[in-house]
Amino acid sequence: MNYNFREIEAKWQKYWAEHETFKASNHSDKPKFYALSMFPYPSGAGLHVGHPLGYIATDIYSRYKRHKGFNVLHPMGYDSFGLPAEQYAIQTGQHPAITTENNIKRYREQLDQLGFSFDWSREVRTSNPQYYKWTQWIFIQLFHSWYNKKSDKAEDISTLIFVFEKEGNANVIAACDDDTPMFNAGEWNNFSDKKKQEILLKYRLTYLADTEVNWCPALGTVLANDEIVNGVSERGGHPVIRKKMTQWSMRITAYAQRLLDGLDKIDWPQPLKDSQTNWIGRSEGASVTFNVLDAERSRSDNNVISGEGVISSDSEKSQKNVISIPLNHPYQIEVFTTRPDTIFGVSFMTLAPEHDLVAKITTPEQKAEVEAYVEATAKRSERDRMADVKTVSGVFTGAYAEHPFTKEPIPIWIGDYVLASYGTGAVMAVPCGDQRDYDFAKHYNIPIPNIFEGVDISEEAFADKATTIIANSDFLNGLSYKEATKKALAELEKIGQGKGKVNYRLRDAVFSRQRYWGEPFPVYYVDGMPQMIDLEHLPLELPEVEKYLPTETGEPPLGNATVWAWDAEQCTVVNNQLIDHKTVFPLELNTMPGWAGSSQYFNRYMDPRNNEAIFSKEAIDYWQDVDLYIGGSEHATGHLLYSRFWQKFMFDMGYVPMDEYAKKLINQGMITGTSAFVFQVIPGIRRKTGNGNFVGKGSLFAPLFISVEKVDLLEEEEGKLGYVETEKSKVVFDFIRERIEDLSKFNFYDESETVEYELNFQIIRHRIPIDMLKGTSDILDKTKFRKSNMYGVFGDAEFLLNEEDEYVTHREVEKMSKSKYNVVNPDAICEEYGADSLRLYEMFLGPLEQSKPWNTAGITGVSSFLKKLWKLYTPFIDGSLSGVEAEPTADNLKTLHKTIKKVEDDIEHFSFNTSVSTFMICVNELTAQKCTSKSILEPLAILVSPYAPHIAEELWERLGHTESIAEAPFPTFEAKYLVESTKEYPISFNGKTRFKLEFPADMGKEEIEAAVLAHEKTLEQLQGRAPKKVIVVPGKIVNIVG
RNA sequence: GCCUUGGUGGCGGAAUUGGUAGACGCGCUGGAUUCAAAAUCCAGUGUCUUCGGACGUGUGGGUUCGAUUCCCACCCAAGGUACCA
Repeated sequence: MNYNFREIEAKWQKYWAEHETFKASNHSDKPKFYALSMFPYPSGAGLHVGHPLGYIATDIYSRYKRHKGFNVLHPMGYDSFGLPAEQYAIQTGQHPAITTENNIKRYREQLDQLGFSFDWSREVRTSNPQYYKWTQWIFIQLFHSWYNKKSDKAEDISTLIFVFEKEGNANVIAACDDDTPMFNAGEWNNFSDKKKQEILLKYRLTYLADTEVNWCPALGTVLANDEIVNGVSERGGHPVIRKKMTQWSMRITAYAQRLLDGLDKIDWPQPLKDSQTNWIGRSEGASVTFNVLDAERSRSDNNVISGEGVISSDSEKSQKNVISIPLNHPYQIEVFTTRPDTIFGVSFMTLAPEHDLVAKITTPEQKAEVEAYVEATAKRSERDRMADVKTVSGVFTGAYAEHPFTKEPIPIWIGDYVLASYGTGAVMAVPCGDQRDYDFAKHYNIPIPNIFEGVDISEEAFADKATTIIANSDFLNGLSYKEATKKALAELEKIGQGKGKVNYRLRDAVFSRQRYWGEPFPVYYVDGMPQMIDLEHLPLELPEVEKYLPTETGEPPLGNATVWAWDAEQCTVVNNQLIDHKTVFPLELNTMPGWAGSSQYFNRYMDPRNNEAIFSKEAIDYWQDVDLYIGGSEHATGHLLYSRFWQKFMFDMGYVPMDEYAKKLINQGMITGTSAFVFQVIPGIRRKTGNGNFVGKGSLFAPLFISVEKVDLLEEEEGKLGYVETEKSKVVFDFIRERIEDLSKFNFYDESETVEYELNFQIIRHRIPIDMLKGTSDILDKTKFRKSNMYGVFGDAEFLLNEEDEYVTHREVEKMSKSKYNVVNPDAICEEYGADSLRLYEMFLGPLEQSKPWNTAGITGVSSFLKKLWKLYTPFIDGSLSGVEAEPTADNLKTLHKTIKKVEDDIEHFSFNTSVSTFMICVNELTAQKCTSKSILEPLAILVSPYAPHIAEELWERLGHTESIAEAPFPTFEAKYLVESTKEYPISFNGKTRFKLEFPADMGKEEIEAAVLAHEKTLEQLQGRAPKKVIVVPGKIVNIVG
């Protein structure tokens, strides 16, 4: 009887579902084990082969733990709020709830097909109101809490109000906004209600603040960095600028230190810990305040300022200018520095262009230039500004700050290498000690005073703290980095212009999204101040809207809802027209971000149907925390940091017993796919002279595409947009010229100008779905491509082909992802080879943690392994050996126990790829041994069961069992079957193995040495030379040097 | 740019503590079986070679009796970089 995986897999999937084989109980005498996979976002493309990789690993471990006698919780659910469903809704008008439901159905079918041991009775969906009720609940808890730095935990806001009423906020040490004013009890009690609310917002763990976003005016919406390509929107190519918006934020910074400290307690991969550590970015240093000099005064003094805005290096003159006329300092600049010891090396200051002070201190002469620069910076993304270290740019504001000690004026510049969101958005520039400052100073001809003893700074800055000895620095002269830092801090504190400070790179997390498909905030506004809706009225469900786009006035999509106001008396959602700001109030229009729903889902699985609480105390006390969490490392600083933050908050509030929710975490590597790209040429005209101002005219013609070989022929023209026409590239120019019938469309001459224009073009790269290629080749199926009509404009595409008359695409290895159009779907593979084959093959591909390319071809190897395994059990399958038990041979036992040991070790180390090899070796050996012994084949079925559960169940049944294999005890390894009496030693000369000799396993070092040296092959190798040294490592190797 | 990971045959990968490099599988070559094909089975398969052997784990150095493994410098690829999930 042949191995019929279709029948077998369907049979056991049905059996498991009917018998609820994997349902976990919240009560058990067995030890608990909680194994969790990161839940998927149900996209329209369905699961691809990358998804199950981690799920299979978690499933293997879960099944293994069941064999080992644990009560295993292994749940699955859906992270079902998100952008793609909303994009789809915008395009098609279909409600995201409907598409999401359909997608989930598809995912469920695909997951079921793979034979996972999930407890589906615990499924959660973040977009389900019964689930997001509790997401809203946590938001409210955060709103009603503040962070007390004295007790180092979150506390109820009422404890803070109590202190304010008694003594004001002078003694409160809290995580709060920087601009929180000081007040005493009397002042507090006299504040209006609104004022009190405003002040409390500065303390709450979730609060309203102005934060920067990527604003796309043309689309009227905020874009994710992901949606921006080269500074313009991915959809439509519209400009994007940085803009401030009032949004909800989460005070995660209050937990910065605890998030850092907690990393020591958890068994998570070191690289992941590193990225969280860097993300939090703790640095010790000083906060220093610089006074801005009175603008009138510094401007009128020509001795200080040279024509280009550079301070004269003549210190005597400068000294004279700072004669102590008491100055009124209306503005101050606060900077954070890790090098207070270099304070005398400051020769300028740089503000982020978006810094609040820029507009206030810029002199009229510099105004135009500064404003132009600020505007230009708004167009650049933060990442772009950080990554670009080559170009130095900045503008002098015309204003000066005063050095805290020398009282010399320091020019204040703005530069886009300083980010507003990091530190205070201002730096004291010490060019001799920081390379970026150095480059900036060199570029703008700003003096670079040397404050290091015996260091040459004529070529580059000197940043080595260890060997620093300070010079030219008044009271710091001759001190080391450590001493100088201490002294500088003390002096700064004396004059009230600085103090030691620990700075974190971590920023508070923006929690508002201008989207439809997310959790609504349980918030309404009275007199502009946010009010929370009570738990008993939750969930506050998403309203229906006509369209999912922002409103015409630029409000988020919820602004389109007509029934979206809160009646505070009836406690219901009512029509917007009823808003009177007395009993009916407007509701919040933003929704929560993707990570809201995933920040506590692991705890909700413990008691997912509870409507009274997020989970019962009994459930959380039993399950405690996740024992094994498997998911992608790309979540390192998103989900995995925010969820730790919420867990710590839940811990402070006493809701959960552990302040870290996952003991052990493993990152599965990505499965990479090979994306395909086509190249579109956009014809246009450009000035013949000068910088070649280019105007694209692509929209006038059919879209033109050139094969990848043709792209290689092109040569970009230096200093101009476009390409040089050469012998090689002529073919591309001709291709375009042939298609431009009506030259008048180009309007080569502008009436008002005398400049001439010429034809040229630009190249745009488009990623295309890999199913538009012919088979597995790089060649485009042009008919399919035209038919698909991507972006709605490629229907009549024309192609410049290669010599073989093919259009060849450019291929690139990237992570497999729907958004990259390079996914391979598991359904067809399951259909052809079965789930057990797919499970084995995904594991066989390579180490779980490493990323690896997908190639379906190799699956025949594991598929034939399963056939061989099946064949091994033939006597039991066809009944030819009924009732007769063959005694296992020594070889049988050796093979089995070798396999038990290896497989158990492998599972414990999550090395699943090597266990698959081990199974193959085992089956090959047992087949060669013609093994028919039940006492060998029975334990082998259990060993295989976590990996290939369907076939294992079937074989188990054929061996005569009536219960599922799921909880059969894991076989025990016995070392006695593996004892060897001899050892084959590799004999190497100068480290190279030349031949092998067999010796008894217990032979001593000296005896081995003697035997080897006496051997004829040794003499042959040495050719008369006397060995200088002989190394014998018993049980391992012999090495002869000579 | 910065942080992280990785680089071993034609391909995926193995080598668990510094000790036989290439296990296992794919592919390929030859053979058996077959009217034929599929499937299956058997043998071979790192490169070069004067058939003795020599070389070989991204590149260049170093430590060591011995390095895929440890150290230094560099090159290349992928992931993340704060609103994709």
